[in-house]
Amino acid sequence: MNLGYACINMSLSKNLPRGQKKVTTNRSMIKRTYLQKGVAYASELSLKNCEDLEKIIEWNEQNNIKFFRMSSELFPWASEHGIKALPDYERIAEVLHRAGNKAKQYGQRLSFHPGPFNVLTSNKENVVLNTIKDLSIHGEVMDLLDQPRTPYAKINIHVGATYGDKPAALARFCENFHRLPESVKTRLTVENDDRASMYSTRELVEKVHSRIGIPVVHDLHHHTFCPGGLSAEDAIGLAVKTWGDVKPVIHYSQSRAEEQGDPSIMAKAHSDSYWLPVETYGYDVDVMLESKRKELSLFKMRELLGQKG
DNA sequence: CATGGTCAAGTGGCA
DNA sequence: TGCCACTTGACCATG
Repeated sequence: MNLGYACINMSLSKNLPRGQKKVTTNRSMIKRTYLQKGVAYASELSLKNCEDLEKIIEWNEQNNIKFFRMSSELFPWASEHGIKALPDYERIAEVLHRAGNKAKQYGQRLSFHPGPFNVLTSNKENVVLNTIKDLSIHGEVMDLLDQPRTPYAKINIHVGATYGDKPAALARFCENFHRLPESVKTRLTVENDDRASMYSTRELVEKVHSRIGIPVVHDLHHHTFCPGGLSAEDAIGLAVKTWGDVKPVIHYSQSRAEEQGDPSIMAKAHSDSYWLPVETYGYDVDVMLESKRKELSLFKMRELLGQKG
């Protein structure tokens, strides 16, 4: 079992000497700045983000971490101009090629989890078009990283919405799936939701995987809010079977409200760290840890599991 | 240099 | 109605 963490490395930016820039792949800008500075500045930020992604991959290797979720903010405003339009495209492609091949050489799994604005269920054509655009960029970056076109390099999203009519929403999801480019279709996965009214792992397996064949990511924390009538063990069992030859991924987090002893915090909010080891019921899976303290809580989880670093 | 208000996109739940 | 929470805090103007 490989443990992974998401998007941000705290260690590389901690206790920096004066003047030294922090290592981050989330450089962004507000709309006003984008309108003022345009593609040139977007390119500058994108290149720096990609260079820092390579640094994080190196750091992960030094710390024996084999699973990392990349930020969806690597390319700020890319949905407006595309990646190929960036003045630094050649250099960016070079950096990503090198970074991705290092990840492969180190046996590191890379993934994406595009944001909640990606709604393939929408009945608004414009929302679907924006979703296709955003997902396509994720697929393009995976290609530039030389990652396999399989769910090993997964691009994971939620079904997104019900609009009070799940069958119709799921039908639109499956139809719109076929409008995605191969770079996305071959890597796309769906994750269970954290609200009872939304989609459980069981529904995703029965209504999405069965129709379009994409694997289901089972989030253990979400499952407690939307169990779909299944135990955690049974739900994992169902999800794991959707992955074929590829090692399945599950998500794990704990409740922030419980961690902080503050019932006013929404139960579904993620904790800073962990106090319970993840239960995988004997399945051979990779576990994406979703906690605020990132790789620091990954180390905590290693202790809880008795794993060696 | 530190701080705090503000920030592209969609949806649903809660005060 | 408006905020929060999702994938992840970071940007930017002001003092």
